[in-house]
Amino acid sequence: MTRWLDEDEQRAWRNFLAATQLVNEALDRQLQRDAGMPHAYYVILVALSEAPGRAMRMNELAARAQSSQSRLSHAVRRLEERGWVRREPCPSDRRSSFAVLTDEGYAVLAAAAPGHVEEVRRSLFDALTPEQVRRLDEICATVRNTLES
Amino acid sequence: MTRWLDEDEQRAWRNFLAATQLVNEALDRQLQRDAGMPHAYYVILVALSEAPGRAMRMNELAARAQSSQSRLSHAVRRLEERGWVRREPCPSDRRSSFAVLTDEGYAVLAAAAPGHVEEVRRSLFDALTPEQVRRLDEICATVRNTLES
DNA sequence: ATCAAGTATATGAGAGTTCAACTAAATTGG
DNA sequence: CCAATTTAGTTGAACTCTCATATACTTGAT
Repeated sequence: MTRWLDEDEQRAWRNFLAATQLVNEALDRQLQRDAGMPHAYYVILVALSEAPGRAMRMNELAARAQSSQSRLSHAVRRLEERGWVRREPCPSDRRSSFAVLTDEGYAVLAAAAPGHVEEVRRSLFDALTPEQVRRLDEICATVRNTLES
Repeated sequence: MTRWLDEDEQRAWRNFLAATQLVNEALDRQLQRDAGMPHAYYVILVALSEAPGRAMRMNELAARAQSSQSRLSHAVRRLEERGWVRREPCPSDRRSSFAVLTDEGYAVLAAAAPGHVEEVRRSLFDALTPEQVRRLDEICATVRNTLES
């Protein structure tokens, strides 16, 4: 017995899909155009920049950057080729390795950040009232908690 | 002068990214696992199934399915290979062509729909109150209007 | 000390997306 | 009525992601 979506749910669902896709595409386009990287790479660089020593173990980085391990591994290889990240062996666990943000990577991130924040505002926050932002946060936090457990 | 995100905005933004990505990944995984197609293809099939004659011109279909023309063109080629969609020339405009949902495509969609709806509920609606669904709809509609104009 | 199971990461193949051409047909404006 | 522009759609290359698999190391139990 399938519980189909009623009219309100249908509308909410389609608006949700459309809005989230539009935001994500806007982010990707802006970053690709102005910084030559997809949003997923930007998130990785941000996570590293916030970590002590600008370094994280791959599995922690994957969790922080919302990435599968495989995706992260491919991404870090490509970031390494660009000289924005380097890998270092982990002394305490030889299976593991660190990804470290290079100075060049940090500089690229710092250069990309203002345009990115601009785009985040343009595509999401500027359209919403503070009250709506608060509600959106609450809703997203709930969904996140549900799906992460 | 960059207007950086304040603490609340930062939190809302990261929850938004995490939640929307989790929902999208859940959708894609479920459909790939149970119906052998990505969510983008499902959306195309749904759009066609709702059109008169189960047919749409490519550019209308692209708009309806939130797809670029190039992406749609590639997707329809693959859907055609699977026998789920076929193309027909448009008599009134010879540049244009129709994509038509085949009976087999319709059957595949009908078979996939219940599991998909289940996943939509599981990953989004079940966690939210009706009030939150209303608010989410309102927020997404606003964002959508902003970004589509 | 050894072996099984689990963990951390890497890799290759296959699939989907993007971007920049490119073709072809329709429309517009002298 | 013709040239310029716009519109519809396709295509190939480059890129990213996913999935399954492989490798190397660690841990825990015997």
